[in-house]
Amino acid sequence: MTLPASPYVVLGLIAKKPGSGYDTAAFADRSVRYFWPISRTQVYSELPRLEELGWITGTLVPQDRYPDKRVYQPTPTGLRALRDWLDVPAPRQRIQDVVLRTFFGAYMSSQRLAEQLAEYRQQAEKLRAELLAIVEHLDAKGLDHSRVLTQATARYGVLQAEATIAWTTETQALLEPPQGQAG
Amino acid sequence: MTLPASPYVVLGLIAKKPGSGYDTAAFADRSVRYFWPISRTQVYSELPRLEELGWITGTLVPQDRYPDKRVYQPTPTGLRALRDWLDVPAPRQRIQDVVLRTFFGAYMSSQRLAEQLAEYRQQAEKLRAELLAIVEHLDAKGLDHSRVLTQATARYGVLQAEATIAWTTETQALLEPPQGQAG
DNA sequence: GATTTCATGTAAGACGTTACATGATTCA
DNA sequence: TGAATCATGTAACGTCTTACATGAAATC
Repeated sequence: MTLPASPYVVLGLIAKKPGSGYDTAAFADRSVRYFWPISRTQVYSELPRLEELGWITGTLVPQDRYPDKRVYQPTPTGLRALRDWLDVPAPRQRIQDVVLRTFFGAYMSSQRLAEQLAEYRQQAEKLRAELLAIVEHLDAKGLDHSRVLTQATARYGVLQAEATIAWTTETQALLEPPQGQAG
Repeated sequence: MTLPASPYVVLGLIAKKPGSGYDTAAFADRSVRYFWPISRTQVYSELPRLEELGWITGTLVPQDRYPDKRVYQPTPTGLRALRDWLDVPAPRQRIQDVVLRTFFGAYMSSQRLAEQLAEYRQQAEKLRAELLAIVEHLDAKGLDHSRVLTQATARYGVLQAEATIAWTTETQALLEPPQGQAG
């Protein structure tokens, strides 16, 4: 039984900020949404599942002005499951997977995060080369209107890859042990 | 009845290069895959649907060495449906939607493509500002290990947005009517 | 007074992925 | 001779989205 990323995203959010389904969805919407969109109903459907796994526990909190809510917090088992999942690179590691791990970086080994950043940076460099080859190939064939546009889409990939390379580089620097300045 | 993007992607690929399901999946894998991944089985499942809509027609081609195949090509109705769909911005226009329209740009009005590029560029600029605000907000709160990593994920969005802005700018330039050089 | 927002969820169904299936051909 | 690839699909299933549902509070 291997879970998709979404339950771990919800688990991680609950770990960072315990709360109700509504709270967690709102939190997602101002944090991971930018690189990992997750809908409110998706959050709701993951919660019972995580509770059955024993990774979070919910407590019913009665309210006057609003419907009663169920507030969740992570269990020690849940935190371990989160860490284990974060430490292992995603099956088909995409940039979002690495960004997600960076966001939950406090729950994982810095060593592992650094490794994943390095690995993805290489992937991005390879991708960039691949796309540049496509751009040149189209140049060689001659650029009519249609090919100009096709080439533009390849250029999109190139710029994308370059942004990714720049980001992994600057993020790797953050993880490096601070260099003591000798006097 | 409103269709998702996938059937239109398959329709567009068939328009660009008529062929079998296998051919189309292979074509997708060396073109739109970079910004719009679509699986082989997904392609297969869209084909009968597109044929029922009268947007493509399939002809059985018997083969000796391999299983018989069904080769598809677009109908005039299909090409009109494709154009109509491309001309209207996606409900929640994401960058991929615009890249997709650029890829199929030969089937749509250049005017409309230019509009969508301009619109998305503005979106990206707004997003960049939003993310920069988050970066600064975290600076103001003080940067512990966890916040440094959270900030890094916001930085990812910033670099991403900047790449997008750069791409829309350079692609817009391609669509501008060539300036005649007087002299 | 009507509409929007807050706060909480449930239910249905489309979408897309992973696994299964087949048989010939080429490569090691 | 065995494994991998080509070429064609089908079937099952889980994920995720869209629509539905409720009622109080705030806003216009």
